Amino acid sequence: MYELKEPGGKSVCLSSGTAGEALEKLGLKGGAVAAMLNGRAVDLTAEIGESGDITPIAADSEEGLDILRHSAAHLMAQAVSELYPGTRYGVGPSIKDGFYYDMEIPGGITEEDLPKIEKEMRRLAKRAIPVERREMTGEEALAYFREKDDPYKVEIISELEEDHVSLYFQGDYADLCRGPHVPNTSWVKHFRLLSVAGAYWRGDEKNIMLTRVYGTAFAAEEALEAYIRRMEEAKSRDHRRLGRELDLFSLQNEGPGFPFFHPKGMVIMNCLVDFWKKEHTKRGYSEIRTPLILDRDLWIRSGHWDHYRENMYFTEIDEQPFAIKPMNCPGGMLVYKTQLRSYRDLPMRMAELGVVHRHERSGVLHGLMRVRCFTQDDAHLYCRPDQVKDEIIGIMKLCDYIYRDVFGFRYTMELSTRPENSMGSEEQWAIAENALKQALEETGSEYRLNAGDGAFYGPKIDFHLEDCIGRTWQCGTIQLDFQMPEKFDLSYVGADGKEHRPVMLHRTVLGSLERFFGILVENFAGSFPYWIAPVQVRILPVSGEFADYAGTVAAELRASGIRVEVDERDEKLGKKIRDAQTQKIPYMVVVGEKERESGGVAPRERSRGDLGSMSMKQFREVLAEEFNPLKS
RNA sequence: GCCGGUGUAGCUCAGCAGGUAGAGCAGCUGACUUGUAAUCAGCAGGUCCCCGGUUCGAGUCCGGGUGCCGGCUCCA
Repeated sequence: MYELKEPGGKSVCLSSGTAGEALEKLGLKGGAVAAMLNGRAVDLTAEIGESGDITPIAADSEEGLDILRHSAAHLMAQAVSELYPGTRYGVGPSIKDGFYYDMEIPGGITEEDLPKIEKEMRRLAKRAIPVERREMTGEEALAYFREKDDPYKVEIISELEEDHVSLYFQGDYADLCRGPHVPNTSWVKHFRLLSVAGAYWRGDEKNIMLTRVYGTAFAAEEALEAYIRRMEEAKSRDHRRLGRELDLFSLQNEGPGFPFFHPKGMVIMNCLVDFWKKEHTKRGYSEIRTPLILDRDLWIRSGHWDHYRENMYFTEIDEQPFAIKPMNCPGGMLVYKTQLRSYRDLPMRMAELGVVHRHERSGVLHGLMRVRCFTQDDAHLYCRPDQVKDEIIGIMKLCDYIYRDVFGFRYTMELSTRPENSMGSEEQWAIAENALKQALEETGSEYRLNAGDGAFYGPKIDFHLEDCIGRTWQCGTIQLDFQMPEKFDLSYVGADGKEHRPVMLHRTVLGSLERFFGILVENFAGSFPYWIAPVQVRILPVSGEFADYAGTVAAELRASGIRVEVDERDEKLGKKIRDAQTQKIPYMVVVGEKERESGGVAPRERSRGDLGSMSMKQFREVLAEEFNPLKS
């Protein structure tokens, strides 16, 4: 006899039966796609073989969706196997918001084939084909997939450590899978295939490229539709689209990956830079500027020639080889070396808004998020070993302040460790990685480990921000570097009068101004906070007759540094409001007969609407109350 | 770089049996003199991404290049 308890306290005794039957007896089966048995996710069809705790996994829970999507991936693979005989299967996991399957489909497919595959999936789903788990030895599984002529599955199985594996069978289709899965294909109802893309087998570009089909599935049709709608809406906040609509920047065929910033975009950029400079001054940073082009020998010395050449642009001056800088550190170090430094000077925080060029492969360019020329809000901190941790913590605090307090963004952190093609000794890397880890732990930060993803000269902590459809982009980074000071023979004179090697930190907060700008656009959907809005106030004269008064009001506001425009067009007020609204201008100021007589204004705020008539003085007070980190 | 898609007016798009291009918005001009999300009318606007080829004839078909979009790999 097995005794199964559910969290509510009810229990049931069974001599045999499945997890699904146990849940049914406990009155918990409704809406469950699988069960959690003693902390292990199992199929509803799994035989109960032990006593303990059981809870249902609801279809609309995070875990349930994961199972549902995984089952949807199998269903898709089954449909493809029916429609395209000879297809071989790579991997087909569930992912955030959906699933995919990588397949080698004879003849390939395009997005036009998706409806056909979806239709086949629905047909198979309707037949309620039982999904059956079978455990077998690795050998048996290998024999099965060899028979099926599926080299990818064979490769995966031969690398598994376990003696036993599980396969899930549905009709003629079977897949290697840990499970759990839904009991039969009819459980997968609310799904949609989304796109086709290429993906290298095992993510390695040396391998064959498989066809990846992306799709998503939900527990209910409404949830699926809501998701599709959300993705549609997200398109309207895409920074590339808003950049054009709000006339902030442009990307042109003549400069792939080299963005053009328009006057309105530059207002935002300049506000951002002003703010950045102020915050850095407060925190004891100084600022430098180093050349865009430097002798190639410098890059050979720094290690960039050996480790980063593929991403660099080169040029010649008087027949001598030069390189366009892809990073600011070597130039920064030359500045450090212009003087003898004392331990009293440390920590030394030298910032640079450095313009770097990197040759990014054509397929990776993406609006302002991934470009070939960008401005890093870089800084290099030179310190004594005992100062490292506090400096790291200081940078983390600065990031948190800017991301969260000033802009209200959510962010995640990652710790990246030693990559393959890197410089330096094991010990140095271990010390550096530990220092970063300690700083993360001391501040109680949550972070993800990204093994082998560090820079070639040191490990790093990265800060990631999200774009409008949930893709994340690295912005801030803190990199610990023992290599460059070595290569460049940096030193400082210690209290003991001897020469010592400083430790160097590379860091950015915004990352690339261009990328941060893109994130800014998407996060605010173009409705920028008042302090960085390209146009803060637009004056709307009710008719041409009030153009003079509108000009007076504009001049008065402009005199106190407010960015003002006047809509002098011969249009109706409704039209002017509509246009100012689509341009997402924070304040519209209506002026007509009443305002001219009283010398006042009738402001309208973009989200609150008409604020009523008021005096100029009152309006200035309204504006003065707007959040503005440039003022404090 | 790789896989798939795509490139027509400033923008969004139509033109999808090969017969020298069309709409809406924006722009310009005029009328209207406007009070809280689109006044009306007229005009102007295009090497149909580039280079080759097929054809009597190519925006349309074919080949190559290039930009862009979605992924993969890479990355701030």
